[in-house]
Amino acid sequence: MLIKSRKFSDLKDVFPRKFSSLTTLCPSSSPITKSPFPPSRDDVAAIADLIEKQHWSKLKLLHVKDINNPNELFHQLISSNLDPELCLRYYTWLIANIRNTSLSLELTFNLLHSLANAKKYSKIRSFLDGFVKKRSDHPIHSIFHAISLCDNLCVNSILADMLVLAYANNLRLESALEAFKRAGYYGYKLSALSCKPLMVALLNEKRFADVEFVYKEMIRRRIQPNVFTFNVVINSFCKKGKMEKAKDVMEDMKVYGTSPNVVSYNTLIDGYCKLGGVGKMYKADAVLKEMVESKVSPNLTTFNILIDGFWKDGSYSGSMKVFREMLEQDVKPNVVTYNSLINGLCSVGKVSEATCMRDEMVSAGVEPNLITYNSLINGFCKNGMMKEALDMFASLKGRGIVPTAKTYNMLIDAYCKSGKVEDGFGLKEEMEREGIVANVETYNCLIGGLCRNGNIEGAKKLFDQLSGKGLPDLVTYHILMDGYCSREETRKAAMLLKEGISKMGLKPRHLTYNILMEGYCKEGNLKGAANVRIQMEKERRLRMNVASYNVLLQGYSQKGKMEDANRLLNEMLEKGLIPNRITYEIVKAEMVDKGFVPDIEGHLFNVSTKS
DNA sequence: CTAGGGTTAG
Repeated sequence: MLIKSRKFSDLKDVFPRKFSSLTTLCPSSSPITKSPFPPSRDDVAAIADLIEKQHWSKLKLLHVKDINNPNELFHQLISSNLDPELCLRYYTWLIANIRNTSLSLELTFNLLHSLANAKKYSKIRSFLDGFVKKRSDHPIHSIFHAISLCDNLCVNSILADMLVLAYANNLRLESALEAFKRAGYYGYKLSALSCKPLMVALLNEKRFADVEFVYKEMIRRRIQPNVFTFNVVINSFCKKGKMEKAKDVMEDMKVYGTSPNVVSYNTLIDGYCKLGGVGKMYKADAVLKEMVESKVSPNLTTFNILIDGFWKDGSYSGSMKVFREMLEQDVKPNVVTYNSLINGLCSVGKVSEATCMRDEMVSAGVEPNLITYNSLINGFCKNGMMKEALDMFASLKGRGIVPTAKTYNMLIDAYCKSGKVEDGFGLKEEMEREGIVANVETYNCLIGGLCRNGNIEGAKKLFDQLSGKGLPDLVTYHILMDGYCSREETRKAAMLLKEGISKMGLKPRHLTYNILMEGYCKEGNLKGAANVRIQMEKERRLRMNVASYNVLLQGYSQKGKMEDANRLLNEMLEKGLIPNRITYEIVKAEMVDKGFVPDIEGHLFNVSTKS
């Protein structure tokens, strides 16, 4: 049916005479024209027959000896009545088995078109997945051109849709986005089914603006989003901290005939919990109320989000209240619930209560996991309970849980902070014996430990061993620079910035310069500090932040240069920078003069001229 | 499609 199009005479230069050797290859298969070219349909049919019977070796021989333009043959096959699925099989075989075969994009999409006409969608999906996995492929515009060669808008839309999906699934975001855009230019209608994975992939890369773009485009192109799509967009806004926009999307949902489900509400609640700032839990609570009013029941995740949220907000009572509430509602806590509670307790130093909570979870039949142990180990480490930390570490291993580099790093850091750097190195060797690779954090802990012990030479030696592995990161530099500065060797620290950081391709940040400024200030070299400031502003175009000002203020006030300090303070206020508690501690008198007063919690208020 | 631990420097 599909044939007609092509004149067989076209094949003349494609299949030279020896094509007739086909006869000898498959004598059994029915009449193959021995006559010279043009070859009849029967020739194509014979090949189709070979494909159908999967006589690959015969086909191989044919290809080696007789067929020098597979594109043309393939075109004939597709245009024949041959089942598109067989065409596909032949295609894959051809690519895999015949050297240097590359079929044109046009043919490739010709094949996909016929697969689409036959509704073999899953075949197309997996084909495109493989197509996209190969790095060296065609520019998107050529692909769309190939798609557009068929004028069935519906089929083309399906192909474009699946292409976007394939790119998104393979995390080729640039290509996915471009395909998404081009589909718009061509007027192909995509589906929410492929837009969602695209947005999820973008969100995972924190490309919030792109998620928003895709969402807006979906609306503009009238691609009906579903609850899942909406939820991804809500999540994207939440992760970016744009809560108002997230709420707008909740409203959009209603306009488009869907209503927010438990995930939508959970996402929004979590957004508020992670927002930071005062009153965020109040807002999270408001969403909870709204959710209940809309007859959406909170689930385990809702409670877990709130428990963790209250903890991070410093509200032990709020957290426990939610915990009790969930028990009352007969929602069974899971490992996540207990981990949040344990971690919360550990973070405020209530380590023994955390241990009790662990026992409670065990008796509730919930198995502690690596996260549980890491929280507890970290809690012990940070509270100077090395023995307990090591005991916990042993029981973790005893239960067959595999520690990670981070587990080791917490312990190593604790050793280093307590001056037992040697023990830290011992643990590092242990982790390596167990096949866990010491990472940059491991080394940073050790280097920091050596510096604190005054062994800067050892630190530098270890540092030098890293550069071969491309390991030192900005933090490593900061630690080592700090080490030099505390030995009043700020110049050496400055050398590290000058000769190391940029050569490693690292970008110095405020902290990098602040460390140097602080170093010079401590040495009483205010001029040096001022020069660092100039360097920072010039080379990196970093503007002084509150921390930078604090460093300089400290320097000036220690030297008794209160006039200069006052000048600096005015300068920072003029820039609209808000002094913090540290600022207040350094230049208290000057701050009081300017009307600043701390409240009970230490937050600063300006009681004089507040505009 | 939503929830938990994580680390060195601040």
